[in-house]
Amino acid sequence: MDVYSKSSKIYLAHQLFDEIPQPDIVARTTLIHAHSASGNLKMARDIFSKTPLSMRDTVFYNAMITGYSHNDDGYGAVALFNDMRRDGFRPDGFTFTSVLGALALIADYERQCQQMHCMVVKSGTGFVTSVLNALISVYVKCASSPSVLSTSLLISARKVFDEMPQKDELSWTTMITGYIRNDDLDAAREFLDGMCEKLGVAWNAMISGYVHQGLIQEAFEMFKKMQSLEIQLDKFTFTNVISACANAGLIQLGKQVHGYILRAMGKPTPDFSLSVNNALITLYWKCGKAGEALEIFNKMPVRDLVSWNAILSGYVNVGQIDEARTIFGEMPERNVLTWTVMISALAQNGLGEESLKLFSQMRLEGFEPCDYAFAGAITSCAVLGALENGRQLHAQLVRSGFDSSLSAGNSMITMYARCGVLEAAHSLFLTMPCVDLVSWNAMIAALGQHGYGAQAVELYEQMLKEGILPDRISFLTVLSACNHAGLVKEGHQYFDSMYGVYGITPGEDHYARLIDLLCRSGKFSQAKAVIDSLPFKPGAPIWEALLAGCRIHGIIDLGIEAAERLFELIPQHDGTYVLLSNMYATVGRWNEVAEVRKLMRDRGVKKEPGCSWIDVENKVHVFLVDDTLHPEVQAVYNYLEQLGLEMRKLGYVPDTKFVLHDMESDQKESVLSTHSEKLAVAFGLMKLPRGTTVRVFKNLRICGDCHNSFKFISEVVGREIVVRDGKRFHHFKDGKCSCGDYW
DNA sequence: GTAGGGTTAG
Repeated sequence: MDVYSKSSKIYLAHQLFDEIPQPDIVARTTLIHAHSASGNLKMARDIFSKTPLSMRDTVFYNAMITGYSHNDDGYGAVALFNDMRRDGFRPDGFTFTSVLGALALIADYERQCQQMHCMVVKSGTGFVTSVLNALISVYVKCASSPSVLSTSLLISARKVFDEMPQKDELSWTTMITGYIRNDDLDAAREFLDGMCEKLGVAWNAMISGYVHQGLIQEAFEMFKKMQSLEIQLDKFTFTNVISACANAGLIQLGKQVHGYILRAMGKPTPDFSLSVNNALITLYWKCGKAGEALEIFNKMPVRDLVSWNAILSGYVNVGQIDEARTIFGEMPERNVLTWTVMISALAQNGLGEESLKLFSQMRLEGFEPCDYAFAGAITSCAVLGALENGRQLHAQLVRSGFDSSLSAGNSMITMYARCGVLEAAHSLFLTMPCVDLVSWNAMIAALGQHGYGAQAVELYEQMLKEGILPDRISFLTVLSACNHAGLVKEGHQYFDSMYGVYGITPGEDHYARLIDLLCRSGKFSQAKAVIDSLPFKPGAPIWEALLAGCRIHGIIDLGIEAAERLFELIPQHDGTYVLLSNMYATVGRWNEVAEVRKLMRDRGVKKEPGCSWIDVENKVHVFLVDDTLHPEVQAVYNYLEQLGLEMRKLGYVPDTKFVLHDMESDQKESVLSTHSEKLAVAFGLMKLPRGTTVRVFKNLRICGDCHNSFKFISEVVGREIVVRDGKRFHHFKDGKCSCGDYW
């Protein structure tokens, strides 16, 4: 009895019970009800098992079965149901209602639905409305589970419904929600229109169905019809309608609804206000009105978990991670959803480690992660390139029964791809029980990032053939793929089809990819024409694409122009300086290279770790610190010396020239260590026996000379090498690279 | 039997 406070009614009742020398079956049944209603299944079970068989009756069993069912123990309820029949007790209508409710909690209850249906019929309770409602409900729930063929079960539910001698409101509503959950809104609507009584619950369910399908107009028509038919509008009606506005970004309409509520609802109950305010927070936040959202939140007399979660995800959606962290810390309570939002937010912002830490903390605090939480954690592994961690999560996911989850599956496609195992990503894509646009986009991107541009384009075409409509992200990925495969004409056609065929207005990032495509293939006048005719003022992505193209082809004047625009827009961005200096290096203007580096130093711009290199006419030039006392410098020298020797011996590179260049001392360590690391890997690979496939998971920013080295090694040693380079991968084989040598 | 808070792809 420790779990109850000493003054609680159950405690007192139980004490009284203990004092009765021989409590009868009615007392026992009552106490089982009381314990299980307060969530203490153990106490209920204790009384149950101490009751001799001779005393028991059907009502007594029913109490215990209901107890299991109400405490989400479906298996317990079904097992006891079987025990009951074995012990010779006859289930009645209440028994069936309870056990059918319990069935819906069990994962694979498809066959059991039908068995139970037969038993109901045989037991003679097949005319009892509550039993039949439970039967319909369990069929409907079963039909909504993803692994089940829903139509046949819905037909079964419909049959039960049609043959019911007496239908009540519940029967109708259950059927309607059944159709809604299976995305058959027309059938649901037909049912609703066939109901004589205008029941608010059913109408609300119907509106919610429309909202979830994005059918805003239909939702609002229902709403207006409810008003004209004078059906009671309640918190469900309004939260649904507000969420419709939020999803469609209709702030004006949302405000009208808000005003209507204030005028028409008189003095609302606290419960009504809470629900509506929660919906309003999201409405304002999704429509970019952070101030209004926060004002509502701050003025709320009572907040619940939903309010806090709405504020949390509001901050996350506008990218204010620090504020989100603060809210997360301040929250009076959290649930799985809270954790999921935070884990995913961190992953999305590249904070993979923090995200994974939170994922394990979540479990330590006793929360069982849902598939969305897994998806967030798996994304963190993709960010970190942590293959082993990702594989473990994959295994745990399967163990938790989420292996058919779309979001988790989609995140795993990306995780495997970004960890270098393209084959695993692909086989996952092929074996997933169902895929959606996100899965296709993920797989197309994976191929593109691994340098398989032609295959990515092929997969995109296949997606179109299967009747799936591309979105703006599909175009970003397919355009990138065209870039890497050098498919200029195709890329341009895809770009044109974006608005021409699919009515999607290209964004700046799409234009940037188009310019990238044109510049890479040397079509500078076309690229310039596109920039001049842009429907908006060109921003950093556009100029960066242009500068990158100028770097490859050594188009100095245009490159300088692009760099100047970039300096105005993002003065402290190191990438501009690197591109600019490499552009000069391409044409051998070393003095200008030095000037750019000086400029960078004068402006206090920090360069990200990497190395400077350039490949001109098959000659490898490497910048090195003029400091031969530095041990790293000596190591890099030695590596290059040997590598150059080997390469020349095989006639791979006719000449290797090292250009010494001064470098900032704070850049020395990182630049040199990454460089020597890559060369060390290259040498390690050379020593390996023929016939091995090597994957380098450590993120090595691939530069021109190590790219050459890897190509050389793949040819000489004769095997495949996969190397990670940021988000992308290079596959080296037979002296060629999957990236199409766009270096 | 209905609602308000979430995820995955660039």
